[in-house]
Amino acid sequence: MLSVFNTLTRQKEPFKPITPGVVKMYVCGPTVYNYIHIGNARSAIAFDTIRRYFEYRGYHVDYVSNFTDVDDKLIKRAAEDHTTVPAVADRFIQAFMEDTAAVNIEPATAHPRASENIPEIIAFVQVLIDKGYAYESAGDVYYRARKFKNYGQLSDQRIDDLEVGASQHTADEETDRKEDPIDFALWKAAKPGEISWDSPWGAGRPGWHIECSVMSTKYLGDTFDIHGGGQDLEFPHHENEIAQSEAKTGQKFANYWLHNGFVTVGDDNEKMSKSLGNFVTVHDIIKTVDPQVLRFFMATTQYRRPIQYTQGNLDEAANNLDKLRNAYRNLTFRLKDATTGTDEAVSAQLKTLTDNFVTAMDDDFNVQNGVAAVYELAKLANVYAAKATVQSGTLTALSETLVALAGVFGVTLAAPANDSLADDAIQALIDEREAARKAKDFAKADQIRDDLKAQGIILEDTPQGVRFRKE
RNA sequence: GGCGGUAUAGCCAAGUGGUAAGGCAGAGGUCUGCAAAACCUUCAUCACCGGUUCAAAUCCGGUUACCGCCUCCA
Repeated sequence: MLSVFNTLTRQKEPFKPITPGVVKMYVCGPTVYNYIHIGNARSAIAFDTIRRYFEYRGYHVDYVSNFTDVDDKLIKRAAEDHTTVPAVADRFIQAFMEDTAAVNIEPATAHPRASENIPEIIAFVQVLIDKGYAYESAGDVYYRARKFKNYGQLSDQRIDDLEVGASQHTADEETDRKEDPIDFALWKAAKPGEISWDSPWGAGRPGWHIECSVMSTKYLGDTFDIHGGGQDLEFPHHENEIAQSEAKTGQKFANYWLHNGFVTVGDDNEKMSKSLGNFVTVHDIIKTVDPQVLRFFMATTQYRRPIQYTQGNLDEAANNLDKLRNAYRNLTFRLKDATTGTDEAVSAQLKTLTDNFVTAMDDDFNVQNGVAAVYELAKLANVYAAKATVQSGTLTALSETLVALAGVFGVTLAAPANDSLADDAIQALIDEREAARKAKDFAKADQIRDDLKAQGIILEDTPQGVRFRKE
């Protein structure tokens, strides 16, 4: 039985989808005014890994993730770049798709944009006004938070405590227009020159929280299974989404709330964020770091745990990923001299390890135990591949399982393409070296090996002959 | 001030009552002409104090440290 930690109840609960065999999940996406940073990537990777595990378990997953493409930061960026808000959004949505593809994040079933759902947003806001949950004020529309009886349920905040918190900060110009400081904007009146849409309350644009309520329910229904996002969205963003959605529909909004932990950067262990200015973008990282390594590093940290982004941790992930890739190579290399048939004893061990993997992952996606099972599988594979005689059925079963389990973490094991040197040219040098070795001319043999290494080609002498791989 | 999260070997980290999974790094070894890959062996008493128990990393009380949310933020 698959169970997940539900922020709403602060405990693990058995996962029961609304429709058997189908998972409807919504994950808050980025505000597209810059390249995504590794914190955004962590969230996307965490939920992509969760999605992949559901799919591994046979579920069909409807996965919706939005782009916030209208807000203050986009307006600011557009002004700085002397361009328009839609142009900024288009540019960074394109970059998002490229960066996430590099780390093997599958595109969502739907990637709705706030700007493309304005009529739906206006209609949604109007319903909240009609029901008395919202009010217009000087062209803005605010949500009457105190009217929603369960306000604060997700984050265990009490409204009266929030007011204390709010009072510690400088009042902004919105405060004067609000009935209550904890009310939040559903619609913002446009300032001169700002991008805007016509509405019953004048020209303006949607507030931040409303878009997620509108788009999630539009694509997934009034009630859906899983709503995900970073821990920092718990309050106020997700709290507000619940208030908006449940006030409108009268239905439970999302059954399970999942929140991923943060990324900290460097040894000072400080939260990374755009506002602190210590952020690292995926766009820059993958210029020097294998995207698969970044993916593996983040996917093998349980989604609720913090991640320390350091070179040391990245190196460790690289070594571990190499281990899996080597096991895969060791298996496939033996296919050419394997006999037919299957080793039943190995099959039994394989079954046990696969069961261990599922048991681990079923427990709120416990990837640490899950990946431990994969390492044991790699060892089983290496030991088997080193046998004098091997059977093709077992080699295939081992490699297919290895690929499938690694696939849950979003990494591929086949050697990456590298055309630095054609294979037949390499083979000619290997033949030359073998001749030298037979003649005990080790100086020449080692020279050839060193030359190849300089070009990124690693030679390995095995009992079954010489093979090579590309770094 | 309110809410929440962490604290296990050099590092990452599993583990909610019975004498500490797994991995990285390190050390030794096997294999190899030498390497590479792989395999084998080796490496901790669980932040601190007190309590409960035949028995606690694991339960209870307290202390300390670090982190996050309460304001845009994955």
